Amino acid sequence: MHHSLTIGKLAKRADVSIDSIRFYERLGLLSEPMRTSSNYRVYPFETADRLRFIKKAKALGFPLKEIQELLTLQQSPSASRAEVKVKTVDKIRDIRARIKDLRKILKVLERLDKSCDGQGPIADCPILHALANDDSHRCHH
Amino acid sequence: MHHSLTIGKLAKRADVSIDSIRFYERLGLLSEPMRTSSNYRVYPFETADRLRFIKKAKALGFPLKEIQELLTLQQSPSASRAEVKVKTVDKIRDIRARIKDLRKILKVLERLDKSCDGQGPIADCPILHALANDDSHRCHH
DNA sequence: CTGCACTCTTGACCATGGTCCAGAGTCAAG
DNA sequence: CTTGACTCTGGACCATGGTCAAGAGTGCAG
Repeated sequence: MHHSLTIGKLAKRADVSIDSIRFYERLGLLSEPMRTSSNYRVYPFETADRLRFIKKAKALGFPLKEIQELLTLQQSPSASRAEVKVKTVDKIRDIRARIKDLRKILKVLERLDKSCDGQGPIADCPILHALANDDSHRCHH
Repeated sequence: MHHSLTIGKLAKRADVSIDSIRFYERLGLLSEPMRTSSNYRVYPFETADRLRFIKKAKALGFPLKEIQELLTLQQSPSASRAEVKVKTVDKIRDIRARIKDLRKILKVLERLDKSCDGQGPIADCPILHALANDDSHRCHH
């Protein structure tokens, strides 16, 4: 066929694994494709775009569940851009919060690192000592 | 007993679940405790400190496998502080890299967000359009 | 002695995002 | 026609960090 792809060709085109494609189908991120008479899945070329959409959204930190919602919105003529924007803004908040948490952790680790010159035996190692007894490194989250 | 704890008391003291304690035991983060004649686990009070150590290290982003290594180091008289410092420095690098990745993602999302005023129908939504067609938001990692 | 709370073991199950395998069927080149 | 590559289904398995349930035994208060 000139206008369709087997699952293997699709996987190559979109640079994902065959297993992932079937996995996304099970989760509902891809609708069930047409089948040949021998029950092979047959995909239109557009499905490769859909897979690339999924890859990009994944790279932006959207979990598959949210990506499915985005794809559903995308195909819903009654949906508004506002709904997409809300998801984007939520994700921005989420990423900012994660960065904030990691920076707190980083500060503590840097302080622990500075507290130890790396010399001497494990006994009274200031880092382990801090983890065992000291509350000053608490991360409030 | 005045010098020992059942698993339930230990869980309360360290503020973790009973199941987690048994889980950590299976993973080797806690050594197998003594047993009463009726096969109940009996813990010395120090085990609560060990559990708090685990909690703190977890909050600092160490996975359980690395926490186990830290605990093993802690109990190994021949270990050096340098080994602990290496793990700390590695973790600092790891956290910095994660922050860097998230900041890249954040930039892309903020740009997408600015590109859309949230008005109008879903068709030609600039955010979805970018995810579908545009490569400019790629995160190189 | 009864009843409730606690503990025991084994093993299943949760989310997340897949990978891998067996056994069977299909397709195409030589 | 055979061979190798491809696909099908269903289910098991990976890591991570646990949680929950069943069925049996234990400990203590009233």
